[in-house]
Amino acid sequence: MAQGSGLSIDPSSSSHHHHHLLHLFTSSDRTQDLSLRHCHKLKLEPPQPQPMDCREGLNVFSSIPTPPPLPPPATIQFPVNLNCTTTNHEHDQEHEDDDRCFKSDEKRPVIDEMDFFASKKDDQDHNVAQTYGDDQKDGFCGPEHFNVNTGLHLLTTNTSSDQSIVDDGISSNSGEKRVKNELAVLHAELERMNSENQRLRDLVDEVTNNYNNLQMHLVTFMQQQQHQKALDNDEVEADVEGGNKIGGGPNGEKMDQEPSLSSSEGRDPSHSRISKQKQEDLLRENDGLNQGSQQWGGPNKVSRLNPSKEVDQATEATIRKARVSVRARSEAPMITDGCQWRKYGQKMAKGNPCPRAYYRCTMAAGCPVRKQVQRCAEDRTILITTYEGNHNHPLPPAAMAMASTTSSAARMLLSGSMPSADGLINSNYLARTLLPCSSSMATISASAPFPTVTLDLTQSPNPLQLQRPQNQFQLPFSNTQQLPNSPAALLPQIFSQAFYNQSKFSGLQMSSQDMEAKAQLGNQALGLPPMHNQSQPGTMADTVNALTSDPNFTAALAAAISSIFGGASHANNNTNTNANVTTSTSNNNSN
DNA sequence: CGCGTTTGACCCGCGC
DNA sequence: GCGCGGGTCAAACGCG
Repeated sequence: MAQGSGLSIDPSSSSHHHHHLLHLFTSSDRTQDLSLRHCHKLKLEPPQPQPMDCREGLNVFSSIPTPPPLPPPATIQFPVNLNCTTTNHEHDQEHEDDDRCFKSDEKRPVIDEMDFFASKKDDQDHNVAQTYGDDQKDGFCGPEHFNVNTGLHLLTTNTSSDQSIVDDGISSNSGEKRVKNELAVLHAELERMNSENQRLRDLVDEVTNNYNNLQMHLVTFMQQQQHQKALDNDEVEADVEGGNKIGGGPNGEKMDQEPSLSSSEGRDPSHSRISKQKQEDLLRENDGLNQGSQQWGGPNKVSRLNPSKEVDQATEATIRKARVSVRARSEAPMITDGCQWRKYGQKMAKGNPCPRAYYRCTMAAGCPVRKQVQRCAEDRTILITTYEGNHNHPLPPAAMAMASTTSSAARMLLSGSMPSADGLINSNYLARTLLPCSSSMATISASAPFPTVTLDLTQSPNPLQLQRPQNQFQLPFSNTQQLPNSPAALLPQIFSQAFYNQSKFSGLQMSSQDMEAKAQLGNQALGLPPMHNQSQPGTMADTVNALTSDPNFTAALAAAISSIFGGASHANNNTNTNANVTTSTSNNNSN
């Protein structure tokens, strides 16, 4: 049970249809992953190099319902999206076409002339899946293959055009003609998509760069502010208390003591180890934000010694307390999120017949990350996974998404709830950028011991979240099909959905397109290292808005984002996915 | 035998 | 002060 490695296959894991658009981020390693996944989807071939891919690939198929003869209805709102969903739904049909095409290819040079998969054929004549994989491997063309997929889909819908071409009557065999025509159409479509993808890629890169730059600026700014604040506090305290603090005498002694982290920390001797570990983690994580002392014997002492650090640590400690809860439908006992976990306890929680399991990350010694897994009392098909803390070690791609997401979500939450100026600033940034339509997220209470962000992937788009526990705002997503194994994969959409549905809480309302774009922003934020990545520059938002004007882009972007998350599965492939993001100042709500 | 899980006990915070 | 509930520990247990 403990091993929740990304490689493990969760029976209940669901597929992710978004992956096909990974090409948007050509430079990332994920691109390959996606490509591989894509291949799997297309050819149902067993994943090869990357475990994650395998898992997802399997999931994809496992969760894919039998493809109806005709293209999927609702899911195909955007061309790109169609890719994903289409790929799955039309899988059978698509395969039939592909098979025909490739068979013809082998037998008939004419098809080769199409040059559609020429590059692949060089490497793999018969293995279509590999062909796709190879294509994807090369940075430039890889993504397009996804489009190819889309093209196929389009083809299915464009029979008329095909026939028109067929009318040219080059080939005696009608079947061949048809195939040839289809290929021609696909080729044209592919080219078009390639150019479009390239353009989008450039835009995304630009946006990403802008975002990163802005984030760095923001962090720097906040740091400066904190330092300034610290200095001010230092002066004030020095004036008030006088002597013994300056030398650090008592303070210095205390420094080596365990941090008196609030509440759960250091309750008993046994906690001391954890506290130390956490301190170490804090040191590492804080990086630029915190340097130097990490602990404090007491608030006053700490303040005297290094107020700024105290603030940082307090924030960090709070962040550690902050939790990110993911609600997803799953038959599996635990969500596969790419990390390795060791179960250290189980308890019956009040009001829920299902036991709550406690897990600790075992990917590195001293990793403070923990999670709780419990089934929802109302609906036992819903698995609630609550994450707490930030990893203090490198993570595999599969785990990266989840880890960064939880970390970022926690920070985001705290930024909205933190009473400090920093929090307000961050909140404002969020409100203006991620949630331009919302009044603000700053209303989140900071007083709660364990502020929680809940990502609800089980809700339908309708306004049901209103009944949620107090002090929460939820963002409905549309998801829902089978549960995601890895919440990480869901996160992108979750966030997007969250942004979309935040209206419940703050009156936020934006179009699905915008929502998708926001999702990307959120992802970027999430993907960043543990910093204050909660802010989103307004210019960024503008850019995104511009981008989101194109439905195709938004859909593609959403898919790409989700795929970047790598991991996981998620049931929804279309923009109708429902998910809820809930921030709560109370402890686990769902139970 | 090592590793992970199970499970009862313990600690702590909180509310009454 | 007491009881309750959440969270954690660690010995016992099971499995490969």
